[in-house]
Amino acid sequence: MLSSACKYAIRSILYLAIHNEENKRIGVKKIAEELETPQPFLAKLLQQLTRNGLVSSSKGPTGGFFLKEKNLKNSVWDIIKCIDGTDKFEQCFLGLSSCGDKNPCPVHFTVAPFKQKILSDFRDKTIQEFTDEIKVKGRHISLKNLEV
Amino acid sequence: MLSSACKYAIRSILYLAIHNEENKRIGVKKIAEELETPQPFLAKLLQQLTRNGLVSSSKGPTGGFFLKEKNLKNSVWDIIKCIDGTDKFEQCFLGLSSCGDKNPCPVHFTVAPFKQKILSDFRDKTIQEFTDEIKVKGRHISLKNLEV
DNA sequence: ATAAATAAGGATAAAAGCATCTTTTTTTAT
DNA sequence: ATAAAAAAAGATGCTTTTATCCTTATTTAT
Repeated sequence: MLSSACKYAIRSILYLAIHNEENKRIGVKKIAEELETPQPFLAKLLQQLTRNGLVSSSKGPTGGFFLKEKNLKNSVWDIIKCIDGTDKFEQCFLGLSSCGDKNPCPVHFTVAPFKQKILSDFRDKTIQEFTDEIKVKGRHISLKNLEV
Repeated sequence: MLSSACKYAIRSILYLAIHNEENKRIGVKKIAEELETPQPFLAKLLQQLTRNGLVSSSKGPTGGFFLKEKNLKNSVWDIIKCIDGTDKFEQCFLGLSSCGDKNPCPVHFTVAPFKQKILSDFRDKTIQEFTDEIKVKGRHISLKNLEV
């Protein structure tokens, strides 16, 4: 569904959001260790996310990645758009460009409601809202820390 | 979600099912043209499907692919198992091996019901049943023939 | 028998995704 | 000023997926 890249990206941003504190920066190394993801690959992803305004960064010692207020207002959908693009979600499950409600493929009505639901969940909920829920309900984003 | 290979495979089998007639064989060339898929690639897929008992074939002039009664009793899920494997459906949306109802990732409960529904639809409905529905309700599997 | 049509099988190639390594730039602390 | 730490950027390599090509085996029709 999502590429590895995109999964890493989402988890990274949620990680940054959960551990967000005034003037605190977190380096790639730390993030990669905590999430158990390949470090240099994650570094590239964070670069890309930074370029696109989804995370913030500062260089030099004590530097690292963090989220500004503005970054927290983005959605998971924004991350997906940035890394994978949204084609996979918009395309027909069987790859037919002409598939739609009026002209459905055999699995269209099985898959359509699903897509709708996922889309709205991911589009309408901000990273901040996700994070609040994570803190209340105790979700996990790493294999290392099973509780947040 | 599905690989191109798997999409081609599903569409091919539905195509064969829709056009299934006593003693009628359809060649790769015809199938590839009708479904607008790359021919040699599709040939490989049909080989694989044949080896695994999902479609039947015969060589020589007037030879080609077709579905036996037994083939029609398979499900879309069987095709997916054969071509892609089921990992993608069973894995966590964020790639976390420990994710589950008891230990959910942040998007687990958004995605879980969806997976459940798709799984059951694809597992419980035979190709024959799919085909009957297609014939009644008029679904399409190609860009060329928008009605069946 | 022979030729033609077709699937099967094997080798190869191109593209995308995943990942790493090395160098450069910036910034902080001393 | 200098050294160290960190992100940014660029180059490269591996693996998987997608796709093609060529040869072989089989079967049918003549």
